[in-house]
Amino acid sequence: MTNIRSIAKLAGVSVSTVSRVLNDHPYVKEEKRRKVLDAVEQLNYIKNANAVHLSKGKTYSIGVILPYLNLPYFGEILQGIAGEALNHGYHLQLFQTDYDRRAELDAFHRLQMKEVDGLILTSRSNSLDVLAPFIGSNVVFCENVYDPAHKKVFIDHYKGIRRAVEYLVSKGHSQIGLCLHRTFGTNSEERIRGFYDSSEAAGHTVRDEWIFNDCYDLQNGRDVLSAWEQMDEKPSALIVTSDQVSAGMVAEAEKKSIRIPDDLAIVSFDNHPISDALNITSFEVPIRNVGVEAFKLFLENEHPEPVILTTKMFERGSV
Amino acid sequence: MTNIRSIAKLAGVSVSTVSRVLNDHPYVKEEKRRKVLDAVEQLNYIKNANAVHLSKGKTYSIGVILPYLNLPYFGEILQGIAGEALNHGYHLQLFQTDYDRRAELDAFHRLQMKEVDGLILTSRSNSLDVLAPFIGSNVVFCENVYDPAHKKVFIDHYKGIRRAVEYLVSKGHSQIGLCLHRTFGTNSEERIRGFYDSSEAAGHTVRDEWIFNDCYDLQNGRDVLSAWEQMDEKPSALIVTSDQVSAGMVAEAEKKSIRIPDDLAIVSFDNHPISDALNITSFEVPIRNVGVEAFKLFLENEHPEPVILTTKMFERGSV
DNA sequence: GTGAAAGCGCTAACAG
DNA sequence: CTGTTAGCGCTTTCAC
Repeated sequence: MTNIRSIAKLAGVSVSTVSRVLNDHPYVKEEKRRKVLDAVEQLNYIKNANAVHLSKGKTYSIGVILPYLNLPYFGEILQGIAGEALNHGYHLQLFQTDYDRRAELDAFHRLQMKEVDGLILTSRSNSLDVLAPFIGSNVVFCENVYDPAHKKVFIDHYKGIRRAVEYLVSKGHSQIGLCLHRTFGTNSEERIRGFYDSSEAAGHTVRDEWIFNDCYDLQNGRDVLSAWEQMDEKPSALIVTSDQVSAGMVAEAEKKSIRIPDDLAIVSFDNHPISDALNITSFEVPIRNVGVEAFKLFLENEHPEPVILTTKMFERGSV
Repeated sequence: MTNIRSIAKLAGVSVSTVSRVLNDHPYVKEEKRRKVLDAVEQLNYIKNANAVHLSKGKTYSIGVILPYLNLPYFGEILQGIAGEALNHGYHLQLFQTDYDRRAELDAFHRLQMKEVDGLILTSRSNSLDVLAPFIGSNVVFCENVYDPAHKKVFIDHYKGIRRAVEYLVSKGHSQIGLCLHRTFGTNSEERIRGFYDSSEAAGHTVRDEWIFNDCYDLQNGRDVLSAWEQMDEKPSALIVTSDQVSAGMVAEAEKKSIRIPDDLAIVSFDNHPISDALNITSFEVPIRNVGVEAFKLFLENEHPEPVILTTKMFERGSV
């Protein structure tokens, strides 16, 4: 175990001088600095990060809570966080939850144990009441939590869905369905609210059986299309909150010779490359930026203003 | 700062007794155990992970090195690692490299600093010579590195490509191209070797201009298809090492009214849901298992046998 | 400029 | 069963 003490001895200085050299502190005579660096070289010394963490009470690492790792959505947000974290010398610790509340709580426990300096919740499973005792300025939400003291960055899903509905209405649709990840969680609730409000504004009544949920991936999209096909009264258009799901629908429609958009129009969200490839009209959702902003918020200590990002439609052939 | 000492005082016992209770060690009188737990409760005590890490010389966390986070391939492998790690009480630390050698070396530096207990390389940028000094039994490769001392788990890409070629040959193709992620790296080299060997076995000569690389995502696939279209002499079939890329090709073909498989046959790899959705013949590549096995290898200390996983074809309509 | 020494908070060997 | 004590390795105040 070659530690700071052994190099101090070899260099003929005190441990504090070694520490100063190692951390680029000023006020060290060039001569001693050299001796220290030589000793470091000679003994092949490597700093022990855990000792530093303990001593400083910081780890320069941040935890990211997410349900799944194999969905593009979370890949993108992670990419955003990772890039920004790297720029600031931080590392990422991953807490995959599978939407399991206990796994999520475990992450907060790690935060309390100072294993990470902060936490970014890309998606949440526990109620805010449950989490409340653990939330401080080192926790960032990717949703519009109400407490103004909480740091948050989110997409304006309400407006996004409203615009999607309005667009479909402008194209003559009056029978519109919705396809969601889930029905709970702030982001989903905002989408649903947007859907109801804009439907009402257009004079439509929302049909509950036209709201599909648990839609995450391609296969889910294919299943929804099959379900749609079986319906007696079908919506003429579907708003789908994920390109993966839309892609599954389009692919399945192709197989079943269902015409998009003639038989069924689709407005999607994400604007991932696949929507362009499959000619699906999609709202760009800057999730990568959500990641970037989330990390910035974590660092920010002056005025944690909520960051609100907006969606933007890319018109293609699915409507 | 409520620490082990303060709860020892409040409970009227020694710090070691507290430590024993906290770590479920045997031989603690029930009465003292209660007192300790009461004190813990009362003072709202939470263990400091960094102190534990320092004291034990372990962090129970493992680093994962990967180039990108927003590709399904790495999402899947991560998912595999994460699940297995969780089962064993380990955490994941992410080292995203963008294929930057220095970022990769930084991860090894962290290993030396004991910030993580081990490292899994899902993809590698530096030469093995450069990494050699840092490789021990706590490093796992996801490729067939030659050194028998290294822990490794990998897909038999050589055989996979050979079978893909043989399948195409059996379908009457003699003009076969290849579409790769990159040309360097063990996995890619194995694929290329398989391609050359099986082409030779079939009596074909390989045309260099029919080998495309830098193909990672949908857009790359679309570009390749456009390039293919422009060629004077076109291959009649393409082996594509990623479903994402194949999907891009199929989508672009649809737009250009190029018929798959009549104008161009495609054999893909991954067997992700998208290949099923788009009716693409694809070899299942068990990357998720690569992640699972990688973590198991990390834990394994007796006989680190290399783990070799194989691909399996799912015949669909793209050939 | 530099060193001594007091932490940071926990673990574990050892003695009883 | 339980307490004492010596680490784990680094940072940082304070005094010279």
